[in-house]
Amino acid sequence: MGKQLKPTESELEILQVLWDRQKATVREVHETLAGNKEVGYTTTLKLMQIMYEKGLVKRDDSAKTHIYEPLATKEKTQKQLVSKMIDTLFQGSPAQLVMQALGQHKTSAGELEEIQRLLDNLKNQ
Amino acid sequence: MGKQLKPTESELEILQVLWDRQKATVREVHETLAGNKEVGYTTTLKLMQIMYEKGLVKRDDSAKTHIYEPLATKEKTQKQLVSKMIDTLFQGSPAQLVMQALGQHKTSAGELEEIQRLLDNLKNQ
DNA sequence: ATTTGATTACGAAATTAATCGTAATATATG
DNA sequence: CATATATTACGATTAATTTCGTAATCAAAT
Repeated sequence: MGKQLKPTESELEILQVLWDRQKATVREVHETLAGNKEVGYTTTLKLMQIMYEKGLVKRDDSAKTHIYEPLATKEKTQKQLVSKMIDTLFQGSPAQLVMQALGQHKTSAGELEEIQRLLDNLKNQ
Repeated sequence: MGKQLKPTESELEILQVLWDRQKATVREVHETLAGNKEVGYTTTLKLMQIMYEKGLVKRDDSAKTHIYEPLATKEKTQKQLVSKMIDTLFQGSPAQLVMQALGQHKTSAGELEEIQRLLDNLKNQ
């Protein structure tokens, strides 16, 4: 299991779409991205080809129109980037990151409950 | 108050050192960085000059050896990067980031207590 | 004053990331 | 089959980041 390369900003945007849909063509990914920002079709295509070379996605190229799927999972990628952030920005303390995140963002009662349950679990160990 | 530019990876490493020390010379920052990785002195110098141009740091250049101080505060920078991460990687849900951070990292009982207190505050609002 | 050592300034090269134009290829339609 | 349409392949360009060599400048020591 070779260590996963860190996706770039643009690659992350593409992974988002693939995580949402499980599979998608370049066109589908592109349409989604183009909803948010100005970008050319071949740019998206090229990025997805690069991601394929890097092993971030796999693809079925048996038909003319290739179908892409994520290989980097959302969970692993989140873990990778959160860990890096904790190391480089929060002195290695996950708690500090948590405080920062909860401190400045609106969080619904339901979400607070969910966090509470997780917290209870962690405390009983 | 012009919006703060996002520091790059390398700039972040330098900010870390400045946040720790309040002030530092290029040499001091460089020695610290060189403890962790291979890097030339003029590389560090150049980066700090660029950071000065971007307004990430200020400096006292009244003496031959310039003294640098951070302008980007640790808190603002954390907030900026955490917000971005929540948006791009956690569907805008801080709670999801919190779960991820707490889920896979060791957290001391004391830290859990601190988070509990914050959580209690948030719940009573 | 001259030399030595350290620092800053400057510019350019090297690297990585992002963009897109054009050509080649395949599919579908008439 | 011929044409139109969509897709992929490829290469080049641009932009951003990182790196560092060399020269200029300054201060300290002799």
